[in-house]
Parts: sequence; C-alpha cells; structure tokens
Amino acid sequence: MTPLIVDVVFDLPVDRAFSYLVPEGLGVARGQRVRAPLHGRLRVGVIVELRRDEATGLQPIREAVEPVPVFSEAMLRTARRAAADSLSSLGSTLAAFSPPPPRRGGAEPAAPPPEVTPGAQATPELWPELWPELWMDAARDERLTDTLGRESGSALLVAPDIGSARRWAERLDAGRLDSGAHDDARRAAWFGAARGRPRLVVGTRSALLAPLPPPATLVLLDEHDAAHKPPGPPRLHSRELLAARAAAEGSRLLLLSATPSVESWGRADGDALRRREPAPGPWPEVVAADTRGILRNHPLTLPLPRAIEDAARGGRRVALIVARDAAALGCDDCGDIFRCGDCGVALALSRAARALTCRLCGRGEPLPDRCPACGGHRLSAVGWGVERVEASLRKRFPRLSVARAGPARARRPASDPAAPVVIGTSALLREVPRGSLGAVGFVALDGLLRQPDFRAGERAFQSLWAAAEAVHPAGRVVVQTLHPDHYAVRAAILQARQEFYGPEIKFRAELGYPPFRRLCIVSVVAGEDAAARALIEACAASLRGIGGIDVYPAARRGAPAARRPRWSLVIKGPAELPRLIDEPLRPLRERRRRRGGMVEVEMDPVALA
DNA sequence: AGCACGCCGACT
DNA sequence: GTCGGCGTGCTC
Repeated sequence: MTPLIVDVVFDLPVDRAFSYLVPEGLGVARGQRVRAPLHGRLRVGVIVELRRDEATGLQPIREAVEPVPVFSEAMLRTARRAAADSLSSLGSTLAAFSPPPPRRGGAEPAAPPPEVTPGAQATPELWPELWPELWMDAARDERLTDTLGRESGSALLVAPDIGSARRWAERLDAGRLDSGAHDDARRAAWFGAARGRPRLVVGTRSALLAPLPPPATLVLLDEHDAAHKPPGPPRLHSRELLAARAAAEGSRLLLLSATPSVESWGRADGDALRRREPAPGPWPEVVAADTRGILRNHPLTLPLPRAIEDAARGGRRVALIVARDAAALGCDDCGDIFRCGDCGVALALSRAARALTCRLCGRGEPLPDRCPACGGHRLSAVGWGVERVEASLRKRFPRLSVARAGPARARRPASDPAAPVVIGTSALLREVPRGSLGAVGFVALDGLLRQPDFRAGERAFQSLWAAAEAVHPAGRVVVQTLHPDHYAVRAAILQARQEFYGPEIKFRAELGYPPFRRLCIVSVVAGEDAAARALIEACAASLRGIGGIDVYPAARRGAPAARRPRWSLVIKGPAELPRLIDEPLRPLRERRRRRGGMVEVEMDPVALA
C-alpha cells in the first residue's frame, strides 16, 4: 500500500505546507500537532492534510505533540479564511492561536475538539458593557438560560489583555487560556473546554479558536479596544475572527462594549448585528469648558478647579486627563485644526521637516503662519503635557497631593495610589472602578481630537464616555476644549450614544472609511532610502489599475534620517480588498531581501501611524 | 523566521 | 593562507 503522507504547516512567513511520511502505527488527523524535522531541527507544526502517495525521500514525522487534534475541521477552515483575509500564512495564523506545547513526557488527559455541524446562526449581538454584569451573575448561578436564552452551554470570553482576562476569570471562576496563566493550567483549560469542563473559559487573542462543545456562546469583551488588533501577524481583528468562527460553527456571538467601534455600530444599523440598548443609568454632570483664547498661560479654566474642590470636599479622587502628544497643529483662538482637504484627517506635524503631511494620502504643506479660518497667529502643537499640568496644579492647590499615573506596568506601588489628584493619559480611566471618582477633567480634549487619524473622534468619544462612567453620579466631568460643540462632547453631555455615532458614520460614509471601505497599509523597510523608494513604487505600480481600489501616493514615514528608511502607502478598497491585492503583490512580498527592502502588508490597520 | 552556504576584508 | 562578516536562499 502506498505510504501515508501528511502536509504540515509551521510558524513561518511562507505560505506553503511541508510533506512528511507518517511512521507505521502513528495515528494522525488533520488539526493535530506534530514534531517534525525542519532545517535539521525538530519543530512543531500542524497537520493540514492527509494523503496516500509515493514517499520520494520524505522525512518521517518524529512524534505527535498531543494524541488528539488541537483544531477541529471548522477551526481549520476558519483559520484558513482568516489567513487569506489578512495575507498571512496559515502556519503562523494557527501558531498564534495554539495552546502552549506540553512539557515533554508529561502525560495528561486530552479531549479532541468537538466537531460542529453549522446550523442556522443567530444574529450576532452588540451589548452595552452594563449587561455582562447580569450575565455574569447568571453564569455563576448556573442559570445561563435566563439571560442567554438557551440551555446552559459553554462560553468563551475573549479579553483585550491579560489583566482583563485574569479579572474576568476570577469573577466567573472560569478556566484561563491566556498566557498570564501557567502552561499546565492553560492546557487543562483548553482540552477540558473541549468536553465542556470548564464550561466557561477566558482568554486573549490566542484563545480565539479554543474548542467548545455546541451550542457555544462567544463573547468579545471591550469590543472597541485597539488591543484586539495588535500590529503584526496574524493581522486580523479578534472581532472579525470571532465572527467568522461563530458563522462557521453556528455559535452565538456577543460583542460587548459601552462604546462600540463605529464599524460595529454601523453594522448594527443594518441587520448584520442586533444592538441592545440599555436603559440609561445614573449619569454625572458633563460640562464643556470653552478654552478658545484662554488656555495659553494656565491649564485650568474656572469649572475645573471648582470640580476638584468639590471632589476633595466629598472625599473622592480626581483624574486629570492629558494627551500624550498632539502631533497636529491647531489654532488657539478659533480651535480650528489643520486638516487634509481630501481625507478629513488632521495633518501630522513634523517639527523637523517644518511641514504638515497627511498620513493617508501623503499630501504635504509647509507650516502656515496664520490660521486660514480666523487669521489668528497663535498656532500650537503641544498642548498641556503632564509636567506642566502638574506644576500648575501644585501651585493652585498646594495642600493637595498630586500623583502622576505612569504606564501601568512601570508604576511603582509606592507612588501614592491614594493621591486625591492623579494626572495621566486616557488609559488611566480603564483601571478605575465605575462611579469611584469625584471628578474627571480633560485638560485639553483637542489633543485627542487632533490625532492625525480618522479614528481620533471615536477615541475622544470613548474617553469621554469612560470618564462619565468612572465618575460618581454626584460628581462632574469637565471637558476643556476648543470645540465645545463637537458631537463627541455633546453625546457625553446628553448621555446619548447616537449623538456621536450618527454624525461619525455620516463622516465615514462621505470620505470612504471603515465600515464603508477597507483600508490597507503597504510598507517597505530597506537599508537605503533609494531602495525603499524603488520598492514602494514597484508596489504602487502593480496595484494601480486594479478596479475599485484607490492607491494613495507613497510617502516616507517617521524621522527623515532614520537608519532604516520606511516608506508606505495607503490603499482603500471594497470588502474583497485582500483578494484583489494578493496576486499583484505576491512576487514583491516573496522577495525577502534585507538591504533591497522588505514589503509588509497590514490589512485593516487600527492606527494610521 | 532560523539556519546554512557563499563570497570579500584583516588576522594568527 | 584561514576566520568571519553579512547577503541570499531554502526548509519536506
């Protein structure tokens, strides 16, 4: 009989399987992990195909990593589609969604992944953050039926980061699949979940294809969080992969966020997603303080010190939010931001080059000396950074202790966590318990609105909403801004999400941004600027002429004199964009020369940097 | 991605 | 004469 051959994919950037001979007596299946010699070393790969063929000088597989597959047929299909949609290799995609390999020789129970027969899928749902609390209680009581509307089944929760995964696992007494847990515990949760024990598992991106017996519920926590799509392969948003998975296996999909991505809100306006509106809960007073013409010398308008005093009197803490950097240019008198006339995106300010450039289309302009809207001369980029705000605050409130919130990881525990006033970026608001603050002040919301990214408004709105949720209903949110009438501010004042999403979706539709069109960034790094430029122009040339897509001019990113020059260009296109650009770019992407430059393709970038 | 093989400059 | 730099190409 002709020997049994398997095709195995590895964590390599090459989109090709490698063939091996299966030794007599070794039972193997698709989706199973094996150790096989590659490059003279044993490496872990996933079997994607079995066939009978002549083995002409093929190496044999060394061993199976587990006695059962880690991926079901449905998960393999989902991964294959995901890899194609993100222009990544199947091997690196599967590797990113695999449990850690076992310690050698350690025997452990392992259940195979349940196969599902996709039935009719329920419409995915978009839930406000308020509701998981209800759901969580039901889950703990083994009464999932009440809120989930079906007999208790298994559920997978995908969190944006390890810290969030840990907290949710503790609250739900769920198994942990994320890399913050020990490998043994992760493996126990992975293979246990396949048999429904534990019934609830929590993980991060790496858990997106974890096995669950049907009927399963898939939950994406903090759906809007950019951490659901980190840069680099597999270049895919957890939301999209989870949606594909839910469709493939007929699972119920819940997207959870108090401030959903505009993409999801837009889909919920159609019938691809069902939105559930919460009854409005208690809401603090949100005040817009107009800073036009008055924020030059002091960072605090009248309402802000008053809010700080009230909060201190009430014994509650205050958070002051500053922008880390404002990379764009605005007018201090009328509040106008210099924007690209074609793209609507704030123009990025480069001090070194003394120029404004559009990150999307690459259009460049010299620095203006006056505001085209009002003629004012007071144009500024740097708003109020942490240091300047801290100094002003200490001067104004000498008796109050003021702390700076650093990056969560680097923060020293001793840096006065109980300080009544904390200054930080909007990331600070994620760590604050709901309703626990006396006041939040945005020193200059414009620093957020000026970010040279079409999602600047969305991020500002999400920060404002998070601030209102972090503040006690008797407290106050003070928003100092040159744009007190901005619809993101208005939505926060009125506690009305639609006030933001309505105009924002209109803006996205008019200028062709997600969810109406897909974006892609093609970038090139090379040893020499000329080589990088030549390669990006070659990419542009092979992309031009594809029907239905827009290729923007290539532009140099980053510092002008970077050691490794980087050029990139932005593409806009329809939903099938990855399929359209795959073939034309393939020869350029496969040519992997270091000095001559390497091509990287980032589908659906979550930041335009 | 790793890792080997290959072709040009300074060392025992 | 070789040791070793990186640049290019292959991995069942």
